[in-house]
Amino acid sequence: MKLPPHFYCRSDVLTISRELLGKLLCTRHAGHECKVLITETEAYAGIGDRASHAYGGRRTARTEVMYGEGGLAYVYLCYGIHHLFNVVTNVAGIPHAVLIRAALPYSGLATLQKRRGRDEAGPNLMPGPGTVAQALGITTVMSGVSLHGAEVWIEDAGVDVPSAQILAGPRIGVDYAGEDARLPYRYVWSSAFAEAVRPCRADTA
DNA sequence: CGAATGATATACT
DNA sequence: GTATATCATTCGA
Repeated sequence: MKLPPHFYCRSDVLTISRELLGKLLCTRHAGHECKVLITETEAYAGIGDRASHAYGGRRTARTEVMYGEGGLAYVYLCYGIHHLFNVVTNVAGIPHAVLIRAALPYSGLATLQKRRGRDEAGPNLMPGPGTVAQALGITTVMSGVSLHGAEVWIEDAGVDVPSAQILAGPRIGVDYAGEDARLPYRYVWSSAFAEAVRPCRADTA
């Protein structure tokens, strides 16, 4: 079940960020369909958030996607090497986004592993935002693509993630953001609980 | 711990 | 237009 448009268009990016835990991020790329269980997210709260690319209302060719309607993919290149995948939220004109920071394999394991160049099947296959995008075949050319299409989308796995299993803390790698670097906008679904939910890892994509 | 690596933003001519 | 500093990171020593 793909998440409906109104899921993304709500105004509270923190709520959306929490609710994305336990959802499935899916891609169909080069003929391979893969799904991963989202275990870690970070919220970027728009023009007032010093950690956001849209801080101060900055509008550039890169960040323009964030000003679009909720439900778009925002992908950009970080450190010249890594493609980072974000979900645009809120209504058009308000540049909120949620960074997907980590995930567990759910289906298409063989393809995920091949793209990563690693044999891991657990939390070490996609332990960071760059690795999640790499495993799913996500690159900057997907930036601006709708999550209601057939290339990249997010599904409800029918999993309930109790708030007691969610840890909140400061975001990673945003020391430049001054005071805002301390905001508890990072959400982690403890992988012990996440592991228990996913299907058998023997998967022959 | 530190190198890798390139688009992007910003500040210049 | 051209220059340069800066990254929402990863991997292997």
